[in-house]
Amino acid sequence: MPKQTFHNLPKDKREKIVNAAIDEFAEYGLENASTNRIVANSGIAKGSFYQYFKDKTDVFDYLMEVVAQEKTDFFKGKHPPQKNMDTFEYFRWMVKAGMEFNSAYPRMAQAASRVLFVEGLYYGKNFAEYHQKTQEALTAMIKQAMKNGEVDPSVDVELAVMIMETWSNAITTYIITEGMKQKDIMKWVRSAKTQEKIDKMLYVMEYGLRKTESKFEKSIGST
Amino acid sequence: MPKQTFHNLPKDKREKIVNAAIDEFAEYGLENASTNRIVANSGIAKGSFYQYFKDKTDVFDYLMEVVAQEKTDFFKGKHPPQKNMDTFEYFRWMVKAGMEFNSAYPRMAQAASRVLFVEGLYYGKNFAEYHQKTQEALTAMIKQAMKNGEVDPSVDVELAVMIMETWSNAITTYIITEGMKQKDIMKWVRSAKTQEKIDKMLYVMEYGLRKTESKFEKSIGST
DNA sequence: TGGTCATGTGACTAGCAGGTCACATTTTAC
DNA sequence: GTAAAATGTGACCTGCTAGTCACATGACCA
Repeated sequence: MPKQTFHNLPKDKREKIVNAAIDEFAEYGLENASTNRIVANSGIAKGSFYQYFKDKTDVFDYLMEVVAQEKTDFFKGKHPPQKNMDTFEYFRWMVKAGMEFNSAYPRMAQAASRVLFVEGLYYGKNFAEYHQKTQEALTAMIKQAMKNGEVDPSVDVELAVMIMETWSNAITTYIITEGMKQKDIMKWVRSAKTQEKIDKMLYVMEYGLRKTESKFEKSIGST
Repeated sequence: MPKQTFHNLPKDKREKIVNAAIDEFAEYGLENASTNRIVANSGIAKGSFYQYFKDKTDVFDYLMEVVAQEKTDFFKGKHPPQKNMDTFEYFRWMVKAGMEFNSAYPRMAQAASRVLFVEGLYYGKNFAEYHQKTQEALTAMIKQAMKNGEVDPSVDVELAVMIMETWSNAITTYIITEGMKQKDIMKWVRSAKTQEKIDKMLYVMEYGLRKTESKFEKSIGST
């Protein structure tokens, strides 16, 4: 975590450093991020950087805290739309709120997803933590769905969680990589076409999850 | 592509270099791979390396050719199990054959998946090529499935392809990262537990895809 | 044997990385 | 005011990288 000297800094200077770091991680990931570039882009001296942070992973850890905080605030701002949502509706809402967040803070999202999903898969550590939290949340969710009778109790919980996580991650990656190609990400994310695509994907998932275990009979076809 | 000098090399020397390169890419990806380490581990001089290859991406391109060749041979070896498979059975067979390949050549698979999926997502090029090929194959497959009446014709083809690709990639990543933790990957992949897990995932996908479009009525529950 | 051409080699260059540290500057305390 | 403590700074160190090149070694042929 950053040293006290960093927290003592005036707000605008802190923000300049944070923004430079976000851009750096978004562009190069954690492994290939250059502290030299970060200091150059934030207009501070090399020595100062090491007076604020232990090293670049220290900056990154701090960034992840900032992202978590921003995300929490963002989600709180989005009033949970209805009272009586079933679990899948709630999941769909969550995924979409996540999409909104990612398009509202694209660089931040890109930096986080890049390091966590992409490098994290191989270097562990940060990813493992994130992964565990997600799994716990989704496990609680799917168990609730079973109690509510929305999911067949014979469905493998671990499996359902894996499926939901895979989709959630796939969508995040999709939004971030595709979204980068758009000139107005927010507009693109909110477009009917994008929303419909996401909806459909989640419906396929939902339809598959609701009841699956029983191998299901052949010849269900559309006829 | 490698220069003639490389192809003139005795087989064992060529293999030593290729193996060192595979290990390097598997461990560090393309971006962070070190030619210094590759030459050190293959017991050749730095200068020789540059007499065989243009640079490290040249080695990588060659490796991908080797992998493609090995994979083709591997798939040919696996006799297509039955004559009258429906499309989903065929897809399941393909995914499983892919898993077998990945566990038979784990380092190769790790190197390829790491560079293509992980770095490729951001650096494009190699990934784009692979991506397009996969999409074409899957598109043909899903269209066939519609003709056969196995998939509702109202299902969005592009969407179905995306879903199949996502799952195929997710499973590959899962096998490679989880498999690395096992002492005997092949045994782990072939274990009933692993196979069952994959089966279930694919069944969820299949069940979701067979018929989805029609929003589907609420209250399908298991009651 | 001597000559020619292909191949092997590792010291060397230039550039960038992370990190340090002696010193300059500013802020605070008295 | 003056002393002390905190903060700012960039030249410098070591270690890595990709890539080059003058030279050594080997293979082939007359």
